[in-house]
Amino acid sequence: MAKIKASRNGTKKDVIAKKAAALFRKKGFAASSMRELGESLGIEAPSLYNHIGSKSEILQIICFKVANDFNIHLAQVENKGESALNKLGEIIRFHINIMIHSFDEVFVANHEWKQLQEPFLSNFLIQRKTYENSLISIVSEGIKKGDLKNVHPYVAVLTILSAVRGIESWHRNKKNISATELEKGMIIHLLKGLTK
Amino acid sequence: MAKIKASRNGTKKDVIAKKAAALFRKKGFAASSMRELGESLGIEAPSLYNHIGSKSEILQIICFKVANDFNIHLAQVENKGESALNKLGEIIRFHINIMIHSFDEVFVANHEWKQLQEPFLSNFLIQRKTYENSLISIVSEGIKKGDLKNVHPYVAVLTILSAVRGIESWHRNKKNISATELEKGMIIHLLKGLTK
DNA sequence: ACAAAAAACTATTATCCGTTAGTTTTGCAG
DNA sequence: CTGCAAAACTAACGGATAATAGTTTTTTGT
Repeated sequence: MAKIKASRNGTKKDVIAKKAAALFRKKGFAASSMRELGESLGIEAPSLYNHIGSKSEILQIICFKVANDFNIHLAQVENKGESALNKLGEIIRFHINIMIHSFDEVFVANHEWKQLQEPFLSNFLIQRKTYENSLISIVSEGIKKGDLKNVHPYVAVLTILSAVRGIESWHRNKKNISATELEKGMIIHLLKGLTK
Repeated sequence: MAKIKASRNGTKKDVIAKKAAALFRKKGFAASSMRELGESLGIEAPSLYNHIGSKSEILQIICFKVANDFNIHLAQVENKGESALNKLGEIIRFHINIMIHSFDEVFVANHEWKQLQEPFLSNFLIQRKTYENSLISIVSEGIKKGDLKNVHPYVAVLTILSAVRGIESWHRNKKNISATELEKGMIIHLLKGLTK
């Protein structure tokens, strides 16, 4: 009965993707049904197919939107000509911020990309690998210029990416610590360590 | 036709749980069917029910086995009376090692615990929270004794736990770096930082 | 106000799922 | 050998799933 409002936020497809991201995060992609998604939007399941082609397409939209956001930001950082340490700091800050205002989407992209169908699955993995390699280059460059310790670049990037991804589980404890506190603390920890 | 061999590795239930962990890791719990699990064991799906009560029970076995392993190790570390830095180092090492020899199980426990049914879901979450709180205590103690920087204990623990969990995605690149290299590098990074 | 387009609805289909029931085969103990 | 328990098999059920077809309602543009 009630139509999906194509609000100022975006097209109807966007509204569906937004609600789907919230549902997929809570229950997982495979465990979420189109009936549930319809219900959360106030319409019947088959009505969804007036706007999207398949359940799988919704997951594609979510995952590639997130991947694109990260790629665009990385390109900006790379062109700034800052030091490696500043670049890494800015990347960590971006990860934290995007986790705050696009929590559901980033979570789904991180956890449910396996459920993508080919050729989207391969494409997504390539983009991830490329992003990771760019970060490795930043670290390597920083070591060469003497800005960073002589660490193994891959290990450093893995550690950083894993740590920022873990902000997922902070979201639940929002009351106990603010976003800026978390951001500051994690950057210090990752860049300057724990030892006194 | 072929019976499941109750090998020296453990009971038939254990063999099923092992294969299920591999399947659930690759495809996700909800996206894995009992028919697929049966096939990977060389038997028909209904035959599984001679050994296990339900699909959900398999997930319970996997998750609580992992939780128990971590709890036992933590208790050992806590009773050793080492410094906070040494305790944390040993915990990080344990996470890395268990990720190597029980990769599928740890991965499933980390990613699929949401699919547990009550009261197992609540119980699992309480155990996780308790584990996390114990680590926070170790960090707090280390700060009080002057061994560690005056960081926010929760942020430090979140960063460490997230980073070691990320070893998941290293597993794919085994060729490029050895386990000991990874272990050493990550411990240095997490405890001593990246800055020169 | 009215026609056309967009988007909702109902009814239905084929498929797959976890699980049960009942039966047959297997393998070990006596 | 033989008998019995363990564990495999086949057949099937009820329910849920994604998706399609066809129809009706709602919104939009002139």
